[in-house]
Amino acid sequence: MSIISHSQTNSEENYLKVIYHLGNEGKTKISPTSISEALNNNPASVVDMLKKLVDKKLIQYEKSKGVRLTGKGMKIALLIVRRHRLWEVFLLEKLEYSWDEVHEIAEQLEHVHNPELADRLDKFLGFPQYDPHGDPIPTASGEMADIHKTILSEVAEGKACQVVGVKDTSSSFLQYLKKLDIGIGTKITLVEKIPFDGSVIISIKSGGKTTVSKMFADNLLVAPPSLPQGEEHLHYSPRKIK
Amino acid sequence: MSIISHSQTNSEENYLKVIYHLGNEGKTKISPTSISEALNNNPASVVDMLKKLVDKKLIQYEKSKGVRLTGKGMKIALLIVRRHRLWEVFLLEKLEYSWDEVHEIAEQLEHVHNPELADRLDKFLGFPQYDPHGDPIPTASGEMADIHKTILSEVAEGKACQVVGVKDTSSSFLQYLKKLDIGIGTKITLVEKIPFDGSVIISIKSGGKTTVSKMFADNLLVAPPSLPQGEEHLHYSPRKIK
DNA sequence: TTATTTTATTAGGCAAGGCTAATTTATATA
DNA sequence: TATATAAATTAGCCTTGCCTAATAAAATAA
Ligand SMILES: [Mn+2]
Ligand SMILES: [Mn+2]
Ligand SMILES: [Mn+2]
Ligand SMILES: [Mn+2]
Repeated sequence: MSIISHSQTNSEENYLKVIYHLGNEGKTKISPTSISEALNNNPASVVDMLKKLVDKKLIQYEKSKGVRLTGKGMKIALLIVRRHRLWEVFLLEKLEYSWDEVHEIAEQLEHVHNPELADRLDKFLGFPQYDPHGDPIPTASGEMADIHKTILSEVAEGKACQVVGVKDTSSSFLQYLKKLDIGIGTKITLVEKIPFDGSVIISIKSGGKTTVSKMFADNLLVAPPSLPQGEEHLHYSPRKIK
Repeated sequence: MSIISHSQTNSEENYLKVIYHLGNEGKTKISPTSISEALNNNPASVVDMLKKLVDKKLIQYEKSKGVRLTGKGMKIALLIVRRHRLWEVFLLEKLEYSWDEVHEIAEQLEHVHNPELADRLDKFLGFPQYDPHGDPIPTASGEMADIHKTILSEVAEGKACQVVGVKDTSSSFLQYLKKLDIGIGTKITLVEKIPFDGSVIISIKSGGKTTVSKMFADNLLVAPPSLPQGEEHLHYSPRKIK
């Protein structure tokens, strides 16, 4: 009997992934409503599925007391995340898609089932540690590099930092970043914080000075300036977003 | 309105592909029963689906008179075939899967939807013309290189030829080929045909002499010896099967 | 050309994964 | 604490894609 005894449907995989992400990497209990919001479906549908996942021993779930992954569920969730992020790297590095296009395609590719596929892809890509959005890629055994990242709004005035990822992965945000010529690896200096509304004036290495909103600064993940510029824990060398 | 106005379900795509393959590249009318055999399901299920495909104007179908692709259906079928074969090349060339492993994974990958994906993959792979089984890959505009191939059993005694593909793609056949060290590009000389049962004695360039059954010889596609050894229309250089 | 066999179609159901509306539990508020 | 609100659950339906059994139509054989 292998670790993943019988394989999951796409829908089940999507539930496990969402439970993993919402429950901060699967540790915390979460509610049906939050799941339904993430999956853009109905709480009633969620409750249906939760029962199935309990039967398969992939989650713990007591009525009105929240949901959490079991060990077995966690392993599968990590595998899906691994596949998703590896495919994202492939799409960006090999097929030259841009930062904001890869996620949607990876949503489909992550559900392709084959016991060796993730590992072969991993090898082919040179064992990347981070995906194009700066998120760590779980290893075959389910470990994840931890990443030292803060949000831009917590960087002190006058300090430099380097972009390592985004919190919000919506394409509107990613496209805005593209417009500002900000990508993974971009060096940014936080010039000034405006107390009035939390806006932040930044200086972008390649471009010039710009002002961005608090919402923007809350969603841009950067290597904290105390660390040696983040280069070390980046698989990707600095590059533009296409 | 694009060529493919609303995208198909996996199941619909599989039906279109089967109708394409069984009806010799979509030209001939075929029966519900033959479709059900290919899809390993029930004729009644096939009739259900045929109605849906008629509604979507993807096939022509009159009760008890057989099924044929419309122009629209043909375009989609060719796209699925294109995706399938491109992914097979990727899996073999880049992820180092073997000849007999790629088909099953490509069955899943062919259903990943993204308008640019096939073309980007095509470019990344260097615009291959043939898939690992020697079948031609339709171009973005739906053209296919035609391939001059015969079955081994039609090669004349004493003539040399080169393997370009297989008719039967079952893994039992592919594994047998692997065992005999025969792959795309392998040079074979037909030494003798046994009249009794159609068995064929062949000499394999790399290995020695072997006898294979008529069934074997009927399923191995080779470039006919009159052609300049087939190298020209092969994207792949001769190689072993892993 | 009639009888038999094979193939195709229809009728009626089922499981998965959704939905809406109704109901029950929890939580928050007065 | 009693009440109002919000969240969770259940009940009852729907669509997709499949199935079996019954029926109709074609093809074949007598
Ligand atoms: Mn993603
Ligand atoms: Mn997904
Ligand atoms: Mn194939
Ligand atoms: Mn398929």
